[in-house]
Formats: sequence, structure tokens, C-alpha cells
Amino acid sequence: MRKELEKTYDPSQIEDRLYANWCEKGYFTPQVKNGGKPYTIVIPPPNVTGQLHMGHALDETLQDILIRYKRMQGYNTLWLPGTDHAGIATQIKVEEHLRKTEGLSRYDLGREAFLEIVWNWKGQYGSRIINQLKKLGSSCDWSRERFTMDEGCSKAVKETFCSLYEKGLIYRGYRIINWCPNCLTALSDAEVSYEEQKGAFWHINYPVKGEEGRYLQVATTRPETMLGDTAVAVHPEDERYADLVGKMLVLPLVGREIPVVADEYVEKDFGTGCVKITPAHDPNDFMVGERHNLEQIKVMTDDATIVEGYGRYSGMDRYTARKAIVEDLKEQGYLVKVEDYAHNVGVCYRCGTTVEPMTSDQWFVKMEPLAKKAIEVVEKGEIRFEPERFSKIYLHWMNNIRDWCISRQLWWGHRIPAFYCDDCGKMEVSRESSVNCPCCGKEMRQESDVLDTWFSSALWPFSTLGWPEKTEELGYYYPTSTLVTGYDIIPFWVSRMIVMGMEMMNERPFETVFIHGLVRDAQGRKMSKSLGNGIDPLEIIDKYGADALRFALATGNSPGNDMRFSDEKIEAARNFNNKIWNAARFVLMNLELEEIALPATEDLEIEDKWILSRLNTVTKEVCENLDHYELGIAPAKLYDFVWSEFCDWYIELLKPRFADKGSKSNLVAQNTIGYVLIGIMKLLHPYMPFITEEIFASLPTLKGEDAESIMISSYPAYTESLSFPEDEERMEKLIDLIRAIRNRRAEMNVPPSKKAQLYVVSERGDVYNEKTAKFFEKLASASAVTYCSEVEDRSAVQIVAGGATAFIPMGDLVDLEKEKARLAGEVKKVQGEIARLEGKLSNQGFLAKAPAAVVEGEKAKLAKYKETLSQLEDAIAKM
RNA sequence: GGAGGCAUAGCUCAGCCGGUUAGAGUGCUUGCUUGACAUGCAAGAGGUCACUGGUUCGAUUCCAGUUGUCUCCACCA
Repeated sequence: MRKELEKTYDPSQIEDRLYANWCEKGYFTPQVKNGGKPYTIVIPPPNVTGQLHMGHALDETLQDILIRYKRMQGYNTLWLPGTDHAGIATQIKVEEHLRKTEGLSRYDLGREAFLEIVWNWKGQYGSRIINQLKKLGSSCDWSRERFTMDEGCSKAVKETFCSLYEKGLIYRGYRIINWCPNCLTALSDAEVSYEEQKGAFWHINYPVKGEEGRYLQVATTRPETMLGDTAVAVHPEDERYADLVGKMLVLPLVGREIPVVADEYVEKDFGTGCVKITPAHDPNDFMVGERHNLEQIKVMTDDATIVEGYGRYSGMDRYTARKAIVEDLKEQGYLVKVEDYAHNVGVCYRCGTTVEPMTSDQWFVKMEPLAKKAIEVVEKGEIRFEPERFSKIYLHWMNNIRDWCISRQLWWGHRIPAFYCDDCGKMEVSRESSVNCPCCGKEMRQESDVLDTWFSSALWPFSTLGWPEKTEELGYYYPTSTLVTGYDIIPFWVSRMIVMGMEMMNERPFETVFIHGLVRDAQGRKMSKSLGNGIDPLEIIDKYGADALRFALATGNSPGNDMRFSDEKIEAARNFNNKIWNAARFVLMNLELEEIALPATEDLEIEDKWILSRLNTVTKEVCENLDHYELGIAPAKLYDFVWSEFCDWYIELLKPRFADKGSKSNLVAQNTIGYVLIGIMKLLHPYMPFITEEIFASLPTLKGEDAESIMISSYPAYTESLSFPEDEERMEKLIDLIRAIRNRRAEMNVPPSKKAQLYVVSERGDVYNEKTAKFFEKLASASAVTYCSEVEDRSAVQIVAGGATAFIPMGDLVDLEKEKARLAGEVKKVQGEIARLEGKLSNQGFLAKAPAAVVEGEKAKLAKYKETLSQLEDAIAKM
């Protein structure tokens, strides 16, 4: 039944096969009826037409680690995947494609035909990202895969919208919003990012009406908006302009008369202390305008060109108009000066176009009442952020929340379920798909706008489990356990899921929010298309395997911190895979058993107890790390354990026993190493699912466990009876001495092939005895080992370590004087340590206040150093 | 303007609740075809844990400040 492992490790030969098998066996598909403790993760839905990038890979890896760990611990684990329709992103992509291939715009096709094309596009490319996720080994339940625009999610969206509207939490209003002149849609505040741009600060004189020669000087970074000015504001306490408040100014170029108003918003000391007010094109001006009942004059169309009625400026693009207006102002003598000025400009987070603030009719969610519960649930600790500091970012965002503009002038998305009667002007919000006017009975026209993509994403934790139906799954798996995501979408997604969960389900959507950082390139730059520095995870998988990618992404970075991805890291991970593979091959070459059973304690040799005890300790630590979301520490520990202890020492120590076929010691060794290797595979499985499964399948089974797959076997747990601290200590002494001997030999340039006699003087028969003598022969190039209480001839290399003194007679190679000097150096070092410890231990404060265990620890260290010192002194004295 | 992160070996980074002889990977030096692995083995060099104070018996670790650096939020026209 058992397969042999190929001589070389080739992930491409095993990964797809194992994944297909797991899917076929249904391991990813949990059943409610199986009961047990549920553990649920909902995948952050990637854009349906997107492609896998490193950010996804990290996200998926971390989630799969958690889910595989919990699954092996016996939880009823559901990891529910799906994709997001990604309104703007997808629509832009399809429109671009249409323009390039057929020269058509969406308006040429009309809404219905265009949407059909987008759906086809989704059908064609929607599975791409899903298949890419599978390459990573993600153990998602694909049978429950969802899409934010599928029937169920659409129903949830409609229900939520109507319910919030009925509660007065959704309203339609004419407000100032962020407008993207390229995407031709409104954006929420979260969808605007700011970048610093070099601009200018134009100072313009606005003449005071009826006072010839008197001007008010305003300064602006956006002169084109002056066309829409309806006032100039000054600070109420600014004496300079006090007499002008209430007077009228004549707007240059336009000729409109506008008032001077007093408003606290103005800062006296900035610029000239006079601010031109354009309520229709600036959010702050909009608020000033509301306070003073100013007219809102919109001067730009949706594509940011100047509207009709402004002479030669009309029809000009906003930047062309800016130039023209500045020219004219200069010509007509209104322009006072121009300064260079760097300022932040809002841009569309999708296309990068400079956003134009504009007044517009849009739909909003009233956030303040909703935020209340969402703040409470985090403050009370019912939802925990991991690392904790991200709760601050969240709370800051929620405490300063503004109403959420949810309407988008797009076609791809959830159409807002509001209906208008063109005859009587009535508006209805309804769950029905067609509505007749309650007054005139005429069929009403549905709102053409769609909802912000994040509206449906906000419902994801429960809409995917069947809500608004009261499904069994919803009852069992909700609230979900952990949400894993990058810190960059806390405002977009995390906060809104909490809001909606609390409002619609009256229950938190998840218990823990596990936040990770960004994956950057080797130089620490953000990976981006424009820089071309993105590393394609699929190429990495092809070259190194998914296990290597996962291990590289997960290892050694602390939660929430950005990480750099480099060739070195992935190569280190690949090499580790290779190491594991070869270690397993070695073990298999020496295993004749059909079943592994843990040997009785009394049959175990020192090295067996040592490795079992170490495995036990590592198991405990790894579980603790995983339980505390320290996903970067656990694999580093396993790496060290596997490589530096299991491979470098245990395997080497067993070689003589494996050579001794048929002996009892050999049998014990087979069972022990089998047991340890299975344990290692299980511990590593969440990180490296493929290689561990392949090796697990090749190994004999563990007695009492007949798991057909490692992924449904039980995760190791700390076992008291497998803790052997004394044997660990003994083994470590042996290792110390062997290392010290190797060190000496290397320093003296003695080739490993040259074997030498070895005398070991020690009182510790439990460490240095016949059984351990073979270690020295094998690992310290000893030709023969003699344990004794004293040696006659001390003209040898003397090595003090591990509680013993080793002598290697090297004849001519030994320069006694040099040896003495070297040992004297060591004496000095040890004396230093002793002095430090004695100082510490004579400190009354330390003795009185330090915990007893620490004091004991220091005393033990001192004793050890003192023993070493006396051995060193003895060695020198007898030379 | 507000908030937060980071600063430890040449490089990239770990170091959880204060007590370690301060670690790893990689790079570097030296020696090895050691019957699993050269994607390897063995040995070694390399750190004033940014700076200044404070708390403490004890600080790389906790606190405050300084400097450098990155990010997020706000958006003074």
C-alpha cells in the first residue's frame, strides 16, 4: 500500500493530484448535522474578474493555516469562499475592453445589452481567480461558493436596503459628494485617496461693489471654481474686514454680485484671511453655504467640463478652463500673484483621476445611529482585533464616521430598489421587482443607480449563510469565528460588516478580526502594476511549489506588520521542503514496520527520550502560538526543530542503530522516529499541506489512528507522559561536548577523516557511558572512546564542556603552551560570568524581590560555571 | 493638524507576560563527494539591541522624550 517517495522532491508532481483528491473526498465540505463545535471563516471575496496577487496569497495562506489547524483539532470547520462583483473595477475593465475591441461605449449598447456582456465576462473570467486560489491549497468549501450578485446575496441586499430605509437609516438627498469624472459616478469618502501634487496658489482681487478701487483678495488653488462662487467668507473676529461683512462684491469675469459673509470656518492667519465660497464644488464651502443660505451654482458637468452659460469657458475641460481663467484674470488686472503650492488632491481609488466634489442627488446611509452598536461591540471586547492596536484605527474611523454615499452611477451592481412615478413624482422603496404607482397605478420606473460594491460585501458573513432565510447553517455557523484581512480595508469592509451584522442580525459577524500587513517587494516598495514590481504567486508556485510559497509568506513576520517578499525567502522555504522530503526518504528507507506504536518508556534510549520530549515541547509551543494568532513564530520553531534537532542530531544518532538490523534497539528506533516524523508532518500540515500529506501517505499508520488523510487526522497535543526533562538535559550535555570537540578539531585543521583517540573524564556516568560512546565515534571522529576518572598523559588537547573534560592525544599537533593559553582564556571568560552571577546573587534586592524560580535559575547557572571553572583549572594545573 | 507602526548582525527580519552566554534566514570565512539531502554537512567571524532620561533588585523588552523612517486619518481655501 505504501508508496515510495521519489528521489527528488517535485511539488508539481504532487500538488494538483492531492488537491483533487481532497475535493473528491469532500474533506472541505462540512455538514451541520455532524455537530461539534463550529469554526467558521468567510473568505474576503476577491474581485470576480481579478487575478491572484501576493496580497491574496498571504490572506489565503493565513486563513488556510487557521482552518486546517482547527479542522485537525476536531472542529466542524467551514471556510466559505466566493467572489465580489466589484462594481467599478469590473465595469471599467469591460468598458475598456469594449472600447479597444469594438470601439463601443456602454451607452452605445444600452444597459441591458451591456450587462449581458458583463455577465458573460464574469462567466468567462470569474473562475480564473477561484482556480488560482485552489493552486494555493486553500481548503475552502467550494460547494458553498457564493457571488455577491447571486440570487441569495441579491435578496439580502434588497432586504437590507428596504429595512434600513423603513427605519429611516437610508435616505436620498442632494448633497456634496465625491465625483469621479472618469468613472462618471459618485464615490464614498473611503474611495477617495489623497496624493500630494505640486500646484499653485492664485491670489485674486474681488472688487467691492460701490467702493471704487477697494478689493478683497482671495487665494485659491482651483481658480476655475470661481465661476460658481456665491460668497466670500472672512472670520467673524477679523477686524481687517469687519466693515465689509454684509457688503457685496463683484465676481470678476462673471459679474455676479456675491456677499461677504462671516464664518468661523475661515482661519484668520492663513493666506489673506478671505475665502471664496463655492458651495457646489467644495465640501467645506458646502457647509458654509448651508449656514448662510447661499446659492449652489454647479459649474461643471459630469465629465468635468464647464457648463453652458460661461462664455468661452463653457465646454472647456476643468484644467483648460483654469488656464483660460487665469489668463483672463491676469489680463484684466485681477490677478495679484501666483505662489507655488504643494497640496493634497483627492483621487479616485480605482482610476486615479482627480475627484471633483459636486452637489448631486444620491442615496446615503445614516451612519451615526448604526455606528453606535458597532463601536460598543468592539469596546466591550466582544469583537477582538488581533493585533489589538487595530481596534484603535477602527474606533477612530467609526467615531468620526460620516454618512455613507451608497449610490453609484454605474450599471454593474445591485440596482437600488427604489421606484419613481414620472407622472406624479412619487417614490417608493420596495422588495418587489416591479411596482405600480399608488396614486396613478402606472408602472413605476426603477432607480437607475446601483449600490456601492461594499454594500453587498458588508452583508457577506450572513448573506452567504442564507440570510434573510433562517437557515440551519445560519443558526449553526453564525457568528463566524475569525475574519482575516489586510489593514488597508478596515474602513471599507471590516467596519461595515460589523455595522450591518449588528443591525441586521443583532449579533457580531465574527469574534476575532485578524489583521495582516501588506506584502512588499524586496526593496520594501508596495507591489503595483505601474511599478511592475509585482511578483506573481502563480509563477512562484510553478517554480517552487505552493508549500514553499505558503511557508515563506507565513514565517517570521509578526501580525499586522508589512513583509518583504524576496527570492531568498522563497528559496529558504523551498530548501526546507527539500530537507523534509529527504529526511522522510531516509526514514522510509529504514522502516520495515506496517504500523507505528510508541515504544514503552523503559525501552527508549536517551536520544529517543530527548527527541520525544523536544517534540512534545515544540508541540505545546506551536499550539500556543496558533491559538494566539502568532502564525509567524510557530513555523520558525518547527523549522529549527526539524532541521537542527531532528535532522542534524536525531537522524545522525540513529544511523548506527539502523545499521544494526534486527536488534531491539533498531525496532525502538523505527517506532520512535516514525512517531516523531508523523508528529512533525501533522504540526507542519497547516503550513505545508501538500508535502506533509504526501509523506504522511507514504508512512506506516500510527497505531490507534487510521486517518486516510493527514488533513483529517488529529493535531498533536502536549502529552505529560512524553516529557523527559532529565534526558533532555543529558542529551544537551552530550551535544555540547561533541560540538566543542568538533570546534577544536576544526580550529586545529584536523580533517574529519582523521580519527583520534578520545578520553572523557567525567563523574556523570548517566551521560557518558558505553551507550553514548558511539555518538562520539560517529559524530566527533573518535576512533575509540575511553571513559575514565583520570588520564595519565595530559599532553593532549583538552576540551572542557558538557560537564566533562575530553582529551584528544594529538601527538605533535599539540603545543602545550598554546593549549594552556587557550584554556586560560576560557577561564577568564567563565570567571567573568561567575563574577556577574555572584554579584547578582549577593544583591539583597534581587534575592528579596526576584521570583524564587529566577533566583534558583541563576544559582544553577552559577553552579554550572563553577564546575566548568574547576575542570578548567584542573586541566591547566595538570598539564 | 491628528493617530499609529518601525529602528536588534553586512542585508531581510524574529525575540509573546522584563531575568537568554541576544537568535534565524541570507551573505561572508574555513574545511568536507560523511551511504537522506551540495536545495547538503561541520566549524567560525560578525551586535554599545537608534539616542537620552525614568520606573525596577534587574531594561533589548515597560514608560516618557529626542532623532530617523514608513503608514493611516483629516484636508487650511
